[in-house]
Amino acid sequence: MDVSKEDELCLISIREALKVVRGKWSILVLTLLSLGPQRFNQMRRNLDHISIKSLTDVLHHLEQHEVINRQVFPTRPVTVEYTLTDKGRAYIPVLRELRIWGENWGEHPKLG
Amino acid sequence: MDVSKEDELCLISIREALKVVRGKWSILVLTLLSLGPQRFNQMRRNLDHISIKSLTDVLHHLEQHEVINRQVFPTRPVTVEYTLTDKGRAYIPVLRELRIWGENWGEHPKLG
DNA sequence: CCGAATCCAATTAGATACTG
DNA sequence: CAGTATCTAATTGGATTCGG
Repeated sequence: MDVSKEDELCLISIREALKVVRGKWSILVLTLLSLGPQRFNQMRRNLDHISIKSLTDVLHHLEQHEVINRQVFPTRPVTVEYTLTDKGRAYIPVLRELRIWGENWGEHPKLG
Repeated sequence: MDVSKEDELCLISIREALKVVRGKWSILVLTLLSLGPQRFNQMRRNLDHISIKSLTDVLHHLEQHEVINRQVFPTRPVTVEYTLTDKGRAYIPVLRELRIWGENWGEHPKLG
């Protein structure tokens, strides 16, 4: 074995996390919801070029893993609002660190 | 526009970060290297079921984005060691938060 | 030991049309 | 508005073979 028992636990935890939140869309959806509740087409606009299928797929996945919440309001036409669950809000520190890293090390240097 | 100017900047930073570190393999490779230098086949063993192609692909990608460093030692047979760059080490806080989340909210509950 | 190169399978993403 | 269903395109991943 090349890594210690403790290191192995670290890898396991990361793998666990990646089972739930994986791929760029998941992260971006969670980022958007961390800024406030969003409706379906509202997210489509804010995420720019995501397809209907990709968005529905990732929303289903995140909802099944209880990271986001789907609430239907019986207006006409119907309104559906997505929000973060406790589990989802607990992910915000990850997003925060990721944002910091992107700001400091991303391709586009910050304009002075 | 549905999100504020400030929120838009947040999304942009996240997108920037995702251009460099994306997919489960990148994260796992960085996690492994955050624990110490690693050689090619050593990483293959520690990452369990990653294929040669997937590993070389992700290592190239991360090296091109200056997140990891590749150093060749002229032994026989040759030894190649991968380490984190400054940019890569700056990513460790993201990994740390991700690990914490995985520990607390992953599928396998912590054994009491 | 460290890969490059090739081929093929599987997963993911987009476009489009249609529904309540 | 908020999707479902379907089809196709593109990306990614694995298996294998070969070379320095």
